[in-house]
Amino acid sequence: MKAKVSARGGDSRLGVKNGKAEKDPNKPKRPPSAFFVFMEGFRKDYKEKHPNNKQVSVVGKAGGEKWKSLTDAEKAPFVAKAEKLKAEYTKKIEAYNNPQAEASGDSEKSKSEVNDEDDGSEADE
DNA sequence: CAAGTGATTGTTTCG
DNA sequence: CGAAACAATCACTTG
Repeated sequence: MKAKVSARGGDSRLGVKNGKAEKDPNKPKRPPSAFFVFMEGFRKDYKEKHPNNKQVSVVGKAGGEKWKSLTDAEKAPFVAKAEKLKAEYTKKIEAYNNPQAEASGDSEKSKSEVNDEDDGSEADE
């Protein structure tokens, strides 16, 4: 039974796509929630355990159930990741609202082009 | 052949 | 405050 209170079911998406959907190439997509981040790895692991069942729906159910089984501490790393993604998303939104918010003047992106991964990407451990 | 659906929860966003 | 919508993903289903 689908306990969906909302209309997320199948028709909502189609209903939205009525007529013309102007897609803004600049418009960033929403950041994946902690659940999706968790699922990214979960799906991969699930494939190994269930190479016969690859359907997302199946993994989704298993993942959802497992997800609820996790505690905040376990979800912490996922939430932290999602939080960071959200922060970047907000920045992109700003860029979307202000596409011309660049530092005028010298833009000689000379040195910082090759490698600028500051902001410790791996700062969690 | 191509597009749509189904299923999961979380974040997003408007009224 | 709340509800509707959408985010990834991929076998399956239908046109």
